[in-house]
Amino acid sequence: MGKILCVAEKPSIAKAVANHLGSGAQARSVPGLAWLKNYTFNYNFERWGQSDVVFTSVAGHIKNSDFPDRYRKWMSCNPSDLFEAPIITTVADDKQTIANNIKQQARGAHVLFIWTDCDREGEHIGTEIREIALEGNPRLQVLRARFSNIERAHIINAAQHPIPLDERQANAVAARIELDLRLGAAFTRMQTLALKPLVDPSGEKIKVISYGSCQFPTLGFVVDRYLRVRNFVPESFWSIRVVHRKDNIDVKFTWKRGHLFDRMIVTIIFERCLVSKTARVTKMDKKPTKKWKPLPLTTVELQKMGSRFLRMDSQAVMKTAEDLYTKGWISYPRTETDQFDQGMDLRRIVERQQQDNNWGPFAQGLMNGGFSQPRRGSHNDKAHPPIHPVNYVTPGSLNESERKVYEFVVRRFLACCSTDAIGEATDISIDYGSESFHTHGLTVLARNYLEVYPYDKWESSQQLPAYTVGETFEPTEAIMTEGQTTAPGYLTEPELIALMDANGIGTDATMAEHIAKIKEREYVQARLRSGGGGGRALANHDAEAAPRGGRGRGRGRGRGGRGGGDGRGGGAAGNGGMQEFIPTTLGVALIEGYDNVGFETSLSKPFLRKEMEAQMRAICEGSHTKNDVVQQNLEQYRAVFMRTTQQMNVLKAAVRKYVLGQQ
DNA sequence: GCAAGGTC
Repeated sequence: MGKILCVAEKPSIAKAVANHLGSGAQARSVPGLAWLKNYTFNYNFERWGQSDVVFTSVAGHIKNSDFPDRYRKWMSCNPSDLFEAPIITTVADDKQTIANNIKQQARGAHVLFIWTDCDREGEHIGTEIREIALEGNPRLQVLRARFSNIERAHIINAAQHPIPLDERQANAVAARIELDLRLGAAFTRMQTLALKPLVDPSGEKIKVISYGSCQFPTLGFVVDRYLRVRNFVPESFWSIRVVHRKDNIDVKFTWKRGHLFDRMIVTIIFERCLVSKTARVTKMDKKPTKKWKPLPLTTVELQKMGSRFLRMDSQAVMKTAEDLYTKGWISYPRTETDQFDQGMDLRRIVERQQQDNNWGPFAQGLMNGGFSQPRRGSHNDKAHPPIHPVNYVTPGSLNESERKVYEFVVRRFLACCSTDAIGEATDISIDYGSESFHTHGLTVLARNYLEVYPYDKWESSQQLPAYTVGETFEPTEAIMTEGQTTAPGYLTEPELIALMDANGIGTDATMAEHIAKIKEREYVQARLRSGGGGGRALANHDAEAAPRGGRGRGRGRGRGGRGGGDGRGGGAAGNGGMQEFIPTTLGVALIEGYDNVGFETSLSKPFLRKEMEAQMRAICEGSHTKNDVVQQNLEQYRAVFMRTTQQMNVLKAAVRKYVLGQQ
């Protein structure tokens, strides 16, 4: 009987697949690594017949790239030499045991069957596994499995239809690895050597002034918002509000035009309204409305929700989610997928949650006919399902962070399997003078998913009295209000994560690390945003008068005149723990310095990373080779590098201005 | 003393 060596990207996949293919697979720990197991069983492959199978795994990448010793010492060469220095790729020190296991198991096998994730990195990890296995046995036939979930039928199908590794995807990753290493090392050394003596003359305060293709754009977002807050100039605006008391209800109508920035014009319009005495109802609409249940949970969404509602920063959320995953309570926490596979038995997952004291009754309701198939989002990484609970665990047996994250994952999942909230919306419009005003009311009729998902808010508004179209009335009150635009707040963690996500900075698994890195480098500081969601209680910092300032709204948002706003809506349920980021003087100096060097490719801008992403796709599609992309990028960055060294005085001037306070 | 990516 021939022997087949199967290797997955992580232990959990090896275990799951081995148990599907070989009922009663034997697990043996690899000496020296308790979590690394070889599963042995028999399986009848269509292609290779009845076979002895050893199913093992790696844990992500096994090899690492670096420069040879001669270049590793900082003073041994010019930083610019790193653009063409040789690169050596070796098995990482802590991966020796894993590599040896593969090499050894490859010896008796005639086939290497790779089961890494079906994404670009997985394809590259596949080539690493192949290289190591071939060292042990050069005659191996090498194939990979195509699978996107670990449902039994899907896995069996993948086992029966092996395909070749996708060399293009692996090459795209190889290009990224080389560029990140060369550029990261070259720019980090160059700017550290030039600027550290200025910033930290004693050499004790900071380690390095690093550059990275992800950390710099991340810093750029923080600085960009900071500058907009700092340069904000408040503007006055005016508006008109009409109140009508009917059936003992004060109905507040707001102006269709919102507000205008010209007092005189508003005054004239307002007086015309007053002259007309009566208002006339032009529209009275009651129609059903609903609030959609949330989409299945992705990593990015988990991190955003974590900083918003769980009072945990993104690293803490990820760390906790990983712990819950290794303990078997939740599914794999690094996924971009927001649609569940049709074949997945979601009811069985709901069923396990019925025993909980808090959300158990809701789960029971779903089991007794309330179940509804989750919405399907537009993302599918073809490697992992959305994050969902796997097994039930009593919250009491978890620590506080685990409890919060587990509860969120469970509630989110149950909400997905429930139904949209149902309500009735009322819209009333009136003409008063030559102007239109309107008011909006909501009555929630069935909360449905909201019952189990307190992170969404949707509340009935004040009851509105009945009006009929054509009805006229004399307003109880008509006033001109004055307000001022308020500055946006500093960048919060969920906002930063959303920006990184939208611009392709980092991956779901690494965004939290990049944020941590720019904190560690002392480019930014994090602090807790004060104010409990109201938005007024901020006395000390005049520059941040409104934490929820609308981005992209141009002139900022009004903070109405008298009477306050509508007093509800938008307010997060307990956002007391949300972090916001403020750049340090060093962070601002770096971004402004590079901007002032004024090269067309500014290192702080996100489009460079987007471009690299596009070029990686080009390699995958076959329109570019790895070599094309690497050489072209190196050329482009070498120009930035040279320009920067030539104009180092510009960078230094920014440092002197911000860090040392010299003009 | 540098990066970013995978995962334990």
